[in-house]
Amino acid sequence: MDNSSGVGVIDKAAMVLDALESRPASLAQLVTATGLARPTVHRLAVALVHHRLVNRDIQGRFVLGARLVELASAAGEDRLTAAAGPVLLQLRDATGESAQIFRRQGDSRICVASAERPVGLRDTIPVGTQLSMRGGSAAQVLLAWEDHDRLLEGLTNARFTPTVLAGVRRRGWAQSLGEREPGVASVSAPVRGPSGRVIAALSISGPIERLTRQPGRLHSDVVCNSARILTESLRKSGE
Amino acid sequence: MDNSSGVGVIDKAAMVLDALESRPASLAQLVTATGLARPTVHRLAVALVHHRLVNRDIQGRFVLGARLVELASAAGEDRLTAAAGPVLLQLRDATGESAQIFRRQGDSRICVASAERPVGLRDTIPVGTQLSMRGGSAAQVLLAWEDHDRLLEGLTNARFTPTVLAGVRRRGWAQSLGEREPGVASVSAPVRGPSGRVIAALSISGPIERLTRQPGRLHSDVVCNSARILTESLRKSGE
DNA sequence: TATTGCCGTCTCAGATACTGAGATGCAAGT
DNA sequence: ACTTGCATCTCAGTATCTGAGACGGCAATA
Repeated sequence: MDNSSGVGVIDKAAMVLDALESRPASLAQLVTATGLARPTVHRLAVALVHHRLVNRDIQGRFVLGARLVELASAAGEDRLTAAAGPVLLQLRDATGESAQIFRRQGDSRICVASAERPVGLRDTIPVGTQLSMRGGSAAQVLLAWEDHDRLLEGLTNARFTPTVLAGVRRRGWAQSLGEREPGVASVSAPVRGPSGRVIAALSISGPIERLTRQPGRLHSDVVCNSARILTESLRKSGE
Repeated sequence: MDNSSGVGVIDKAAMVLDALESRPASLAQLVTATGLARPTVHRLAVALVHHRLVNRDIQGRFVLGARLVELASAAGEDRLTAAAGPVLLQLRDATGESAQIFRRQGDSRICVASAERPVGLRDTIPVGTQLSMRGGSAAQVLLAWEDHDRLLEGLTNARFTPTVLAGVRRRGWAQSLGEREPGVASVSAPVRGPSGRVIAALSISGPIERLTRQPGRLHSDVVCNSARILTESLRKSGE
């Protein structure tokens, strides 16, 4: 396999990171693992420490750094939003309502991607918007598949009950009427990561006048189907 | 702030990764964001793509790559095992039994750190050992705090029931007698990540003769306390 | 106590890998 | 058809990187 990218320093830095993937290592161990000259490894490793891609533990060993976790989190977000784009557009066009993706962040949920209905009466939630976990069909979905303790903790200030969340799990979707904002109805379904864990909620939202008082009856099939497509897409792109 | 590590190419590559943290970017956007010459950015970005630290999306934009997720996962593992070391030694000495940390991996649990009782009759589980999720106090802990669906799925082949897992959640610990191996007893408690989610199980194990048929009565306090200390240590080191 | 070996860190002469101006090709816009 | 902007490639020049060797510290051994 051709391991040369055309930039030697980056090739060598990648070798150092690869060597640290299995376990923390002393300078001597890195020299052995990479086959590079000792001062070269030292200089590269210290440079990676400077950028927090590598760290030193209390014994002075080199260890993978926190910056990797930060960048990986951003990479995960990129993959979700990239995969969500076409699915949101399709869902918006199929239902005629605005569609969004929410992720949980402590006591809030964040809109990380959206596709707006372009004309007429519509619900607008810009990317980055931070909403409460107290109400809304997305909050129900993000809570329904938490572990037992976190589910109970999340219900502390919520407008819905364990019975409601049991129904969400049974049906595989949630609906809400005026929970976040009077006059707005919504339907949400879970998006799962490769491990099966719920990582986001896929939603549509719009005026009650159009979505009726039974928005789930109208749209749960297409929302669930879209969430399944997105889940599948993430599983495939994860290899 | 001094942004120079002493290795110019690594400094520039770090600038490219930093620029991609907020969103995917075209070459032109990277040139603007980094202030570097276009062919330089092109060459570095392509080299990072070669090592999978960066990827190209379908529009040709550069985006953070899957290798970052892999390395971050390893980094997280490093932090857990680093923090666990002293806690395992303390627990081993306090109880006189071997102590381990397990993480869930699909239908298995993996021993990621351990401290063995040095002499006499003892339970040995080398790091890397892959055990079943069907039985054992660690399996109970790793399952008790899963979301409802994954909990039920996990019980499919398990020797314990939802009632048993409800007891684990109520008490905050699990015990087992001969579930993994005849003659071996164990006690486990949950280790939580900064978000409160259970990420690992802290366990002690040894012969039933010494641990009795009520190992939890003997040791649950010290195991739970050690798990709390480890949880706190991870929260602090995650700043 | 003295010696030895290994480790991490630093220096710096020399080599070469990296840089970036400029060229090329392509697609989009007018 | 022409222009503009972008991505990609080339290559002469040089600034950066390399690694042999030196140095200091520490642990192990005699």
